[in-house]
Amino acid sequence: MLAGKTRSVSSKLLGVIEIFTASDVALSLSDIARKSDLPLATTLRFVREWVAWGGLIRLDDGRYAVGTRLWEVGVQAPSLQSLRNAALPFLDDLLVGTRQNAQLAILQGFETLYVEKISARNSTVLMSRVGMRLPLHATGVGLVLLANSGQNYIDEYLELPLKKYTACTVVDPRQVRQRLASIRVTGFVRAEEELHSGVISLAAPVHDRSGRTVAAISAVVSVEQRNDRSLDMMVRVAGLGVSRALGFRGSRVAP
Amino acid sequence: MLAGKTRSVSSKLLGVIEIFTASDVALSLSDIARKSDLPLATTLRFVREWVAWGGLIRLDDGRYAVGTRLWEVGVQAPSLQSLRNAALPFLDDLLVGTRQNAQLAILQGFETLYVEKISARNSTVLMSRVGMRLPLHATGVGLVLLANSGQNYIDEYLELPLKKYTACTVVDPRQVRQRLASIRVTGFVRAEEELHSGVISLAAPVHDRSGRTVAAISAVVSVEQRNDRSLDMMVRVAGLGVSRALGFRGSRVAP
DNA sequence: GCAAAGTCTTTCATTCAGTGAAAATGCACT
DNA sequence: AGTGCATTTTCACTGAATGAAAGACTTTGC
Repeated sequence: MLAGKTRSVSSKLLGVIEIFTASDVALSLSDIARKSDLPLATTLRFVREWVAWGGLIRLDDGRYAVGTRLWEVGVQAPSLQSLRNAALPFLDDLLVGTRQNAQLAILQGFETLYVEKISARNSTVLMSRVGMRLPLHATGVGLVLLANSGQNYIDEYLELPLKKYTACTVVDPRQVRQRLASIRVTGFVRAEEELHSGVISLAAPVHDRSGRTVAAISAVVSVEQRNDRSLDMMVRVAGLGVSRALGFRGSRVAP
Repeated sequence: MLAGKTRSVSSKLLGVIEIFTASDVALSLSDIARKSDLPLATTLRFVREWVAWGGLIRLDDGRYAVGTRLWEVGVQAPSLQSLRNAALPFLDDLLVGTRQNAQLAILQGFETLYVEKISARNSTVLMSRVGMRLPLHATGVGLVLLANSGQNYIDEYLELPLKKYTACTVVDPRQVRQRLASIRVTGFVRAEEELHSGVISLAAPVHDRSGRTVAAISAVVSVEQRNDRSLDMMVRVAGLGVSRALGFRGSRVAP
């Protein structure tokens, strides 16, 4: 929030709701005011507008949480709908094939945003969640999305301080660059315990009709499945399947 | 829109985005202004705020469509997250068992809102879509939700003019009431070609920890599967499974 | 049970951001 | 090039927004 800078009512209203993507599930009015950097009375007025519209609900304990209305509008996004519709059958294939987790993610700013996630019963528990953002350099899908981005974008991203989540996280810009180059050639990535111990993320790109990489699809499995190389192929095929469903006519399966 | 009535900036901003739940995927500025009942210049300002925030995107042809930001915030809704996480494995079971469509819906106002939908390859094409609202009386999930609502709510709903979608749609309030009573006893509904010819919707309620009906789960299959009564049981079991995952401890499978 | 602290809600004089008719500009079609 | 329609810009005017402070409510600690 830009203290002292003139802000429109609209931007303040939207700033209030935005708090909920980076916060705990439910927040008190005082919390919201603090995080919004708005006076209490002003915050209350905005929160009341959101509640009236359905974007926030008030819980029994007086805190506020996101309501369903935003989702209802948001899910109309054409890009999301077509991507999700194309990907779901293939995510399901991955679920059946791995008995673990399957995910679909897109690029948002300098992060990866999880758009879909389906998990098998008793699967490895993951940090990621639908609607969650995670860093590009430490996730399979993030690396795929980064590898298929423009050079300027990659340069900018690599100027950010890259956080090391585990001993396995690759954060050296030089090494990241080499890795991205390799991913571009192979069209696939295997990230082993780079965000969280015990899990391996296998990811492949999803291309749209024009050949642009619009998402990444992944299977996230336990390290115990490390030697099962058929999983690699499953993910590749899934990525190509979704791409085809989106109208892509190229070929990127065989490295 | 209340012409001539004083409106807050916030409510007007939210009114603009709301247009997109009831409209075509993409709208021109003039369309938005017309549907919002706002002057062009005012509409432009609001649309620009939404674009700046990510709630709307401008397409190549100059029209506007919903962006991903709303979805990203909206999907944080705790009620949606827990419901979806509980339901997905069971929706998948239904998908595998029916080879058709599985859906999860909630009650919103006087309509049912589809929260999740997964479809098998080559399944019967449905009218419903994630984020879509449909009438309670003509859909399996809607009937289940209605049957498990309070008497006042039912009375109010039945005072609305009920639309007849096909020859099979039940719209006589007296008949609807009897049907709802039956659903409450059996905990299940089978809606045959009431919204759309050729499809049968089998639905069961989803209860939360407190026993309240918070959603309905359904399989929507082709009329050719009419005689497969194992599908009924699948849906019931799925409903109970999701309920259990939500902490429900009652029993409603055996009629 | 009571007092203190913290949180939420209301009030209203002041102000500043919002407004929209009309003009200007842009775009598509014939 | 001309026409019609859509979008963008301008700016005098105004009405909605503001937030400090008081009041009301809730929670916590003794």
